[in-house]
Amino acid sequence: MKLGGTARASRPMWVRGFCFERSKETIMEEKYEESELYKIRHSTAHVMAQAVMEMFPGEAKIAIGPPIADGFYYDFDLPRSLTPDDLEKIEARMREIVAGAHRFARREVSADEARAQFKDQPYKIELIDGLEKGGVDEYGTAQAPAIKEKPVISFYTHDTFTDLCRGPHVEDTSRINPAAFKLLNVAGAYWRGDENKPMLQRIYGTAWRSAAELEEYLHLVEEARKRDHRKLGKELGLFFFSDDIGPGLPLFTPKGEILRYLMESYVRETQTRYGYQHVWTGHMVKEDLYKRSGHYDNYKDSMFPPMVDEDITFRLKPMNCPSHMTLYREMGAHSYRELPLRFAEFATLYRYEKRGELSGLTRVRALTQDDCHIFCTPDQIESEFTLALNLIREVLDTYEFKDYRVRLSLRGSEGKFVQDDEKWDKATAALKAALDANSVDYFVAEGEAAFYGPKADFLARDVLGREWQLSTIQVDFIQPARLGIEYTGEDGQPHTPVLIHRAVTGSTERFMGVIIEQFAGAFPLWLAPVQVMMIPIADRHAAYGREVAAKLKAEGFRVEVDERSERMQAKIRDAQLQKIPYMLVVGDKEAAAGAVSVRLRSGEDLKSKPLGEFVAMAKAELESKRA
RNA sequence: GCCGACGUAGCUCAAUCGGCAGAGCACAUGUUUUGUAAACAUGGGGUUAUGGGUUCAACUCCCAUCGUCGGCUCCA
Repeated sequence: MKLGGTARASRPMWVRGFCFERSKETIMEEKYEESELYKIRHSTAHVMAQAVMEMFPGEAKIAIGPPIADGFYYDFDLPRSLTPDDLEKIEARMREIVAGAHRFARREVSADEARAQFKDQPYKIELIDGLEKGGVDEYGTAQAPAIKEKPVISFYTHDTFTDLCRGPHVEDTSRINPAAFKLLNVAGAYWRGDENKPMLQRIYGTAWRSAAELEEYLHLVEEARKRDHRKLGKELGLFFFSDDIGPGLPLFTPKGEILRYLMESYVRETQTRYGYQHVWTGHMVKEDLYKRSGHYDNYKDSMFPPMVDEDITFRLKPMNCPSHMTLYREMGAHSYRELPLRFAEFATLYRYEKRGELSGLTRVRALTQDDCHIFCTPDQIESEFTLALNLIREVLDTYEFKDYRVRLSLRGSEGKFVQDDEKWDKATAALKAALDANSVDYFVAEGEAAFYGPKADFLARDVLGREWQLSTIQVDFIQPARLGIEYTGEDGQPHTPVLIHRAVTGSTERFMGVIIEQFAGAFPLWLAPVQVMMIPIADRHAAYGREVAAKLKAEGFRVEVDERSERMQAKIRDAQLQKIPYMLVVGDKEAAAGAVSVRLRSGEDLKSKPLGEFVAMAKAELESKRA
């Protein structure tokens, strides 16, 4: 799965994060690639490339520069690193170029002519070679098999700059509003996304129709950053990272742990209701098991280093599947009558993610997966898939997730996929059939499968627009045979079960990160670490506050009493900043009436209510799991 | 891991050209007893990430390491 920023022109595009509903709808309806905005961004990228080439005459090598969600980028190979100052200069020069109202002229050329034009541009030459051979577009991206014919090679020229480009562009540079674009940052990016190829410098920019749109966008980005789970996690006191513990190893506070506990209990309760059973398989496994399952060869580098004890080598568990299959085997002979057998586990796994890949709670080195392995017969695949799908949808619905999409991840033409065409075809067909039967909207991604089979992944985005895999359902017809697990069929013969891997929230840590951002830290009542804050107005009301708190605790609420010698206003402010759902203010009137004055974190004042009335109201809200 | 930026009190951030390391919040103590988003006063708090180097003098310049951030790559 990609971490974002990699949206290619050929992929469906999303507006980066921010729940930018208006733009999202516009784009979905209008088809981004045909929109004016797309042309503006594409053209702005060309103008930027011209400015960069002028800055390094004869030395700048240009690669590719497509529009992306909310903007564009262009990759360069330059004699030195770009600085923020350079960006300002480039931007200034771009405004001069734009003012020239240069026409974007399209011209179709032969491959030889293209090579002559770009004789000093090795990256362009490589792209031209690719275009000539066919099968890839002018960004070097593989085309869908259906459109394998050779694309026409075309140039777009404006002012002094010519680029290998399919277009489309605006008519002339005057269509680019000089007050509506901005260069954002420089980042490294491998040529053709291959870590063995040279690293280029990528300049990201954003461009809009009007200055007002640009302002709105920049404002939304700023607002979104305030919802960043790393920031909120600290502010709300949910989790911390410490140099003394190590990178990617979060520490959870009492409040953070309550959240984890509630999230896991909820999934546990739900999957029990759906017929899943829970197992426990610990934290360490002999390395040999991973050699047999195939994980060792594929993921050796992202496992923590081995622990060697005389003649046995152990590994911290990076995944559960081999353990669950081993448990299945140790439990004795299995009959087809027992299937499907569903083993779920909340297991903390350890993965040695590369340092640069770590990111808050969304990418950690210790993750708690709500994992499950379903042992079933081939003809149970579809119904098991459907069951898992319903479970996942129920859970995502409870968390009020709407902004996610489903990716059908298939085997690509190359990669580390296990060879067995017949089984791949069968599994892929079963997945597709189940998705269609349940009318799930999904998109297909070639080459994104697991090494052992195809999968359906549920992807959500964080506030910065980065996409993260949460739920997943994967069909595996490779590992059961490798680990030699069987069941006895109706025919009395041994058969190899199909294994379906399934995660609901994915990992507790990542899911927590995503929901912190989704709720902006204002969790629905059922999830809020502190549900009620008692606010006695003066010291003499503290006893009544404690009395009410005790009653609420007895009803199962998570409640605290703010007994500090602060003014009521200060207590309200602090509870508000902690996004506590209910503030119960109690003074003389409430104490006399056995009431509480209810204030919501929205600022709404529900005034005094009898305690019983508040309890009934809060319980109903709790029950509904809704905000 | 790769490219780039950054690292000052628990948090958010100052510190001119290399010249005595500061503010607000938080915390502690005292006063205040409060009616729906911040009472007042006083006080403690720092090997400026770590280790080297240059210099009369380093938060500031140089090198290395660690970490964080933005991308890229990878993700069972």
